[in-house]
Amino acid sequence: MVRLQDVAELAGVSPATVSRVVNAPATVHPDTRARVQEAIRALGYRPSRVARRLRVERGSSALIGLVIPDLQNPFFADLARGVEDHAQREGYTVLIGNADEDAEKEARYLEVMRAESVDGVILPPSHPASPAALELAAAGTPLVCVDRRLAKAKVDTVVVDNVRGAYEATEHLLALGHRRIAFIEGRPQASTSRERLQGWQDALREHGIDPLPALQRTGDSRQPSGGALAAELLALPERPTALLVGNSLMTLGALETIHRLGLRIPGDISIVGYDDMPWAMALTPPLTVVRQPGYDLGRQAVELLLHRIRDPARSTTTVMLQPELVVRQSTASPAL
Amino acid sequence: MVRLQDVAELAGVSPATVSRVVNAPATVHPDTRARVQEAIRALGYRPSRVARRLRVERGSSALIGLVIPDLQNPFFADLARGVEDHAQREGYTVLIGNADEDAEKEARYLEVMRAESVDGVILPPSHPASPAALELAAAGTPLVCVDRRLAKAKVDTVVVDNVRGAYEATEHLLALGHRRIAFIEGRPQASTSRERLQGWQDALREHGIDPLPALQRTGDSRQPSGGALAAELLALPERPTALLVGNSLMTLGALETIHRLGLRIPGDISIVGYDDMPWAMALTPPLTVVRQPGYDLGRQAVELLLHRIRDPARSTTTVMLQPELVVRQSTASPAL
DNA sequence: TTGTACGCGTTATCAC
DNA sequence: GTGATAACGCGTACAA
Repeated sequence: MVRLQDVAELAGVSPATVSRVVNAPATVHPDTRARVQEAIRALGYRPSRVARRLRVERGSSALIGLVIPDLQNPFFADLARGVEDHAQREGYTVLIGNADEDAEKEARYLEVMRAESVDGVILPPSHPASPAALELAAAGTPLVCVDRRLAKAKVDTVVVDNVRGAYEATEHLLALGHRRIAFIEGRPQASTSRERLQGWQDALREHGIDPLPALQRTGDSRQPSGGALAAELLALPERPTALLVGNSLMTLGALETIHRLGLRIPGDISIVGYDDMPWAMALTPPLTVVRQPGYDLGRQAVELLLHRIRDPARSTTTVMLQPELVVRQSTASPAL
Repeated sequence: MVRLQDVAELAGVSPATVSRVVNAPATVHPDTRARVQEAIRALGYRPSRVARRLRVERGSSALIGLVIPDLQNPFFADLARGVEDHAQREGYTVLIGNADEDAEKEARYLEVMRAESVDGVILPPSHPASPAALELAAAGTPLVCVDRRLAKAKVDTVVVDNVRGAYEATEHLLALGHRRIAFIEGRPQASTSRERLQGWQDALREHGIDPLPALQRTGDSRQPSGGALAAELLALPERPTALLVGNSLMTLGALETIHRLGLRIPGDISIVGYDDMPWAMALTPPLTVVRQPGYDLGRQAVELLLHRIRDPARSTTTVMLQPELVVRQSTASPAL
């Protein structure tokens, strides 16, 4: 390993000067600088970010932590990509963890983030009261919650207007003439799930329809649960004529069930999915969805985090992005 | 921040003893140990992994680097998940970078990995001769290539038998009676693309069919290119009766084109995709695909890497996993 | 403008 | 079994 010291010796200067050439080139004489830079190239010197971080006060490790609930969920993959792209553009590297929707794993990763002295952390908390997240924030590590909220904590937050997303989807179905509209909810611990549930209920009530508990099912945000819950709903004596599914993986499960039962979309049943995934257009019929700006969510989270890192005293902000109902062909008026 | 020193003072012992309690508890007297542990809890002490890494010889940073070509490609998301899961289980954290199929970004991330003193790196190289990867390996950093190969380098490698995957898919189509089978290739820089091309050619030739250049198109592994190339192929005077697409995103693009042209699957055209994604079964008709064990690929890569870290002198190994043709309903005999 | 000297938090070595 | 001490690679007062 080539050290600062080695460069200094080759260039015939002190280690301090080499450090300056690396960190504040303007403060060193052009001739010296050139000599040092030459030595750096000759030796292939790479500064150790580890040693640097140990010495320098917080806020310059050029590392940010990202704890993702599920990397295989395409929505979070988009979000991670947004974080990654923007962070990289700003000179930061991302230390990523996969929490697997598990509060314990989440806690473990947040520990690692602290132990690695990251400059800040971006996190969709597994739970609105995630103790690990609260503790991290209390310890003074800059934290941005993204997609999901942390209740009772003053933290920067980037979310999507979930109530509105579900509301508009439901209203779209109501406008088509549906009355029995079922809702499949994701993991209830995630703040997003409850908000979407709220949107569904609000829309129904405003149209004088009671959101029947029988038409509301709660899953775990994964594919199999979407399939199983859709099967339950479609076996109801009074079958719903439309389905709103609160996440993309569960939507896939529901679609499988619908196909398995030989039902036609939208003839027998209309369906609105959550998250506009690349495959939504390739389906037959193309899927009507609530599109969420996953990539932008990640991008904005990085922005908020960097602001916070640069100005810790800054007042906390919440950014709310808008979802968009994309009407395709999986929704139509119900058969009479 | 609570330091080792603080704990030592509270417990009335030397820093060295605290370090022992943390790293080799057996070597310290039970009473002392208890007192120290109590102090650790009382103060909420967390060892700094940064300081530890500075002091300790390579191989114990508990960090491994993973540079992914595209996090939004579900295949790589699976792979990343496999890496992440297994690494975590072994006590390692993953530092992840998104190279965006760009050799320069790849190089930048590999630099960061070195600067962070990771114990090793897992990488699907952007190119079989990626200079950054070769340099990293030459510098002695444990490296495992996954999914894609690095030519002319003695590195541990985990790949899928791509020749065979494409061969079997093509053979399946031949067995159904197809003769004009087109192939849409992914980024030609990736070793996987060339291997799949090879498999397609081999199968055709063995059945006495010339792999016409007109039926072979080269894309960039992204969705739009799949759509555009499918459009070219389907506009041919002698239209192919079957399509083999070398990656999942391009498959989606091709499906869109097929739908847009109003062609029926498999009546007008059969299609085999690469990668068995969650949505493959939700399509109408469900998609015949070559399934790749993305998760296992990641898992095995970690295993190889850890072996290498623990025994640097070990001879290099290559693990080849087998793909699996999953026949669903997007392939059938061609119309006469 | 440049060099000297110290410290960041930890672990390894050597005494005791 | 435990403590003092040096060292890991770098940044930064402070002095020159």
